Amino acid sequence: MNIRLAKTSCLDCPIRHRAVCAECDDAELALLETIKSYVTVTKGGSIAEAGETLTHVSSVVAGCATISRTLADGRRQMVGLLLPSDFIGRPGRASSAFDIEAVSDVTLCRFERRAFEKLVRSSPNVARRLLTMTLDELDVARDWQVLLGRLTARERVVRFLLSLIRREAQEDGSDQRSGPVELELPLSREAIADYLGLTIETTSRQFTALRKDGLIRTPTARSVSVPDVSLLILETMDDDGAPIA
Amino acid sequence: MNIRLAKTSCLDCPIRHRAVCAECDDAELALLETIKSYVTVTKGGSIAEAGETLTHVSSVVAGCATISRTLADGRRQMVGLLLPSDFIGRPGRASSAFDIEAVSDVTLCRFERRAFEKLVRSSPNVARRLLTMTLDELDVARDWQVLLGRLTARERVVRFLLSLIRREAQEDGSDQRSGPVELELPLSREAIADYLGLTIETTSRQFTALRKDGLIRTPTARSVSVPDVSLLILETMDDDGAPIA
DNA sequence: GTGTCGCATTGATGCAGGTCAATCGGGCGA
DNA sequence: TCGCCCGATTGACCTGCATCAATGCGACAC
Repeated sequence: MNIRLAKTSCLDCPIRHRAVCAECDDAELALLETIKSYVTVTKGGSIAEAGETLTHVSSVVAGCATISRTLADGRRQMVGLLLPSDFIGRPGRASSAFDIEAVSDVTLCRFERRAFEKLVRSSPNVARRLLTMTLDELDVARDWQVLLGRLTARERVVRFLLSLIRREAQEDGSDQRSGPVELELPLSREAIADYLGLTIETTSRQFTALRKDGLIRTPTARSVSVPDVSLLILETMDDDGAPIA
Repeated sequence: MNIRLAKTSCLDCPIRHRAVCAECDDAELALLETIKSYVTVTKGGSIAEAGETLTHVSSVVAGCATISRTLADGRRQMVGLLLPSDFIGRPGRASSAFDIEAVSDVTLCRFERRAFEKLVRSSPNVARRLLTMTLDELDVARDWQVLLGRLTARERVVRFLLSLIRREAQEDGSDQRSGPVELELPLSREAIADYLGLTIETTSRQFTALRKDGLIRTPTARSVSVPDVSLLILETMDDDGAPIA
């Protein structure tokens, strides 16, 4: 499940300017180089289990992972989606309260936890970046709470698609507010259902409904083609054209 | 709505050891004293509105406030509950994405945002504490996501009550895992419904059902008496006695 | 090609919780 | 003391999503 990779210089790292190390100066980066190691977790593998003690913290370099909790009776809720540059683990806490799983092959840039905690204490640039990232995650979690607490199944699916489009757009730097988009879904229907607090069946029916309404096409189960993003955005508005949220 | 109060020394502050200043040394505390001011927001008043620019950050010294979003059509979801020692606002961000409202008279210990941001940069003890608190908030938000996405109405109400009991217990330092407890609810039925992603009616019916099942008594609408907390905790277990989450 | 395995879709039906509406009841001002 | 107001409760009914079950369909082995 875990494959060790050769070291790569931080300077060549694809997430250099978005990850926890984004604000590091050369000296800090040099320090990071000495304690980092790369690991790949293959699709379906576990990155962390709820309650388990973690020896490392890490950044996602490539791939996609999920943060979720499974209840004793099998009910499951996803609470976080990890994409490249996202951080896993926390200084000052040895275990995660949630399961973290690779949904594709995931490459991690790992740091031994103790060493990283020491670094956070000595390096304000890392500490500050970590705070900013955590605050952003908190905003995401709270938006997600609104979705889970108050939106209908159709609204949830539309928002899910829009959030993927937005995340993709900010990676290319393009501003996707209208026009056509092609999407590769990083998640299965089941994982999307866990994300949205719905069942697989309801999720699937909503995809079908959006297709029948001409808002999306589904060339394959794992890809979505949106002829006009602005029509999707319209779905998130009320009849007066005011954004629902 | 806003009432200015006389200054109180940080040393006499009731939240001195739990708030963002918990890890400050004497020098940092002295610095905080110079930039702080107390403000009271009366019950029902707004502390911040979504999108609005915030000139101050603050700690809740006394009272109770909520973080929530109201959709264009009136649907409303609470995403945070603020009690004494909780922090409002964020360094590096001028506005909140949510509404913050006083649900009782709330006393705030305020800092001008710019000055506080400077302090965070110069004082690692404040920065570290803020990170810890934010990570804790993130855990709370994610637990809340599970509640909103997957729990039944009854389970949600039970968890709400247990979370209040737990929070109260850790204030007195008592360990409330069994035996009787008296609770004052900080929220109206409507606010509880917004907290739980339910309607007022469903929330009320669940209180009634729990009362009929002998799990709680309701001397007044705003108070709950729990004859045996362990019975409530049992409700969060499956039939094998394993915790649901 | 054909079997099969794992996801996804579709259909039929049930029910938890929402909606709409009436009633209750405690607090408070006149 | 009375009447009013507002939050809470209760009742009747409805509906959106879950559940249970069958079918479809692409990938992959042989």
